[in-house]
Amino acid sequence: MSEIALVAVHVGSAYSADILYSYKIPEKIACKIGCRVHVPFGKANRNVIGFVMAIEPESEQNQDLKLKTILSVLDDMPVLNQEQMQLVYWLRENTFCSYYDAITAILPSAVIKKLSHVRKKSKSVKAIQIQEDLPRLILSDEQQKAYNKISPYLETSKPACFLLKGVTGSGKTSVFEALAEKTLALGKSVLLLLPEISLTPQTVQRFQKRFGNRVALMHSRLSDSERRLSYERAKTGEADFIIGTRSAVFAPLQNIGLIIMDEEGERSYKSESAPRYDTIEVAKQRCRYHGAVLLPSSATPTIESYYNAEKNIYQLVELKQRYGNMPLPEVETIDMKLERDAGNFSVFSRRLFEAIQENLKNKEQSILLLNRRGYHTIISCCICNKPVYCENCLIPMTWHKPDNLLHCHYCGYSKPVPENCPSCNGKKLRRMGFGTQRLEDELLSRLPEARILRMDADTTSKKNAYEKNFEAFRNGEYDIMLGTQMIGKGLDFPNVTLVGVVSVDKALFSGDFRSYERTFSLVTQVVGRSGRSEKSGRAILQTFLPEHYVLRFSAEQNYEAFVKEELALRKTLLFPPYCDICVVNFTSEKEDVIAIGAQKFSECMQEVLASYSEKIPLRILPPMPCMYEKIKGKYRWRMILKCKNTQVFRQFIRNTLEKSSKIKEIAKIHVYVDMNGSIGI
DNA sequence: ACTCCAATCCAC
DNA sequence: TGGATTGGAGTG
Repeated sequence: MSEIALVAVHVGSAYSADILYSYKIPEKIACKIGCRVHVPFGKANRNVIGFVMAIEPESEQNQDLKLKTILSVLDDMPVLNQEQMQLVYWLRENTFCSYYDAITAILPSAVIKKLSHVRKKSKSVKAIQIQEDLPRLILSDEQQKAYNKISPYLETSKPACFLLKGVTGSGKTSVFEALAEKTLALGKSVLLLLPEISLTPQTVQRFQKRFGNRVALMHSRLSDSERRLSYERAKTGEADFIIGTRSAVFAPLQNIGLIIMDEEGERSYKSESAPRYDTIEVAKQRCRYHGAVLLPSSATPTIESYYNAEKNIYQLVELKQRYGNMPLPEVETIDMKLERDAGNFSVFSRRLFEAIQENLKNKEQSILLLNRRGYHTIISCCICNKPVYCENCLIPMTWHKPDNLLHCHYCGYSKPVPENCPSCNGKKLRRMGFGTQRLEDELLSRLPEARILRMDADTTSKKNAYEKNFEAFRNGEYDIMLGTQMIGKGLDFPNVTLVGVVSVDKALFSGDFRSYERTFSLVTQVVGRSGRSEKSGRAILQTFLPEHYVLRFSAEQNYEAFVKEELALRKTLLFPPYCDICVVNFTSEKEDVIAIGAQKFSECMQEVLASYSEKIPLRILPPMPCMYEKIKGKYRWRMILKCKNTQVFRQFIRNTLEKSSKIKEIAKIHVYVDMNGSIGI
């Protein structure tokens, strides 16, 4: 009596093809659930790798099928443990991905492809000197209170979630450190998630110094072998403290006691490619499995998290005092319309420019935020007013001064500035708008003595560029640091006493319902960079919309008032947390094919919905082109569903996907679903 | 009656 | 996804 293995293999994007395939297990060959196998696949019987997801006895049902036989089993011991198997099923159900997509998120590619044998011990990790002054960690009263509230839950094996809301500079890291230490002392492991590791080298070093070789890093900038090493160290328990970015949420730790998510609302926590998971949802799943404590933390928690805290789903823990009891900087709002009226057309208001000059005189540092890179942000025609678009993307291109080329920030394509307007052949093109490059130029010409550091995607592409630049700024090698949102994070800069928000107005209208909370968060973060040591700081916020509630409450640093207003808006317009947002995305290289495919999909969805007898709470918006209709040569449409993310709803979506993939107009286009992701762009 | 290539089909 | 199959256009 032979047994049948149900195998997940790497098949294409067709939803109907993503099933478990049955294979006979050869006699006398040991094959466990979670092991990798080679199986013959397709008409040509090509040899592909697969994962055994289940084993069942031979039955009449599967005897009817002419089953093929497994060629070989690659592992003695399962590569996927019980928890990882559950995560595969969970990811597939919740992010509408394939089995194989789920597995690639959970296992590093080096583990999938290569032999399972563990590396040789001799090539061990560089020993890190643990600092001897470990009892030295002294918490402030407030930090101690936060610690006292959370730490008893580490001893239980019940899952719990605390939301740590701490103003910038309140020393959240010290609380993390104390909780991590306690967790490790209890013999449990710790997972610390950060939005971007190279922006926070200080935090990483601090934990490495304290916990030495127990710490392993996991992030996208590791090489395959480094990644594999960290993976194995976590799996064997040699490392029981993992620090990493989004993908580290899958670190194969045993007996997790604590998962910390720093800066919980950051976009990088949401995966934008399959599997399109939200890190906090995976973390919750793992905390349920391990009976662990989840600790999302931020100065400006997401609206959804704060709402959960209000509903007592999360327990709120607050840190209201800054380190050394420094007050948050005063924020002065400048109405740029009045500047224009007064004849000042520069990016700098008179007030901000004076403040920069003053700081320069006093040998104190300044930080300037402008959320747009490039020089001129737009080149448009004086006659037809159309901007010069990227040929692949239907997105206005940005002129960069260093190479005198137009760049597309979405696909990376660049080209020289055309002589005539590509739309109407008009001969006059005008350059408008301000990017970080132009800001730098303007500063250089008006303040030639100032030493200026520009930080944006163009200046930080090299490895370790962030660290080096931040370090140099911290050491006083520059007077002014200007840049895009990346300057909101990073090191502590004790000598910064002025933060100027040159402009964030555009960020408010990205088309995403989260753009308000993101802008609020960005302003809060960057303003909090000012006055971190003995010297008190100040901040200047320039805007054309001073009456807008996001900017008003940003300037007041009044998070509670912002949340109240934002919740009211979300309730009126029906957005999370009052519903879930499920976006069905369509892409295709052909403009006509996508319109028809999206329409057919919508019809198919209605048919599937009609087949359900129970009522599914759902509001379906018709398919529409995305705000940027074409990116990287692909046309993009989407339809938005306002729903409740329940098991029935997810099943309804999967049924729709399976059914629709058999309709030929829909099979021609690429369809994917994103739950509670971004709906901008 | 033949080739060639792109669209389509299908996988245990 | 990738290879096998199919069918329509083009060729002699």
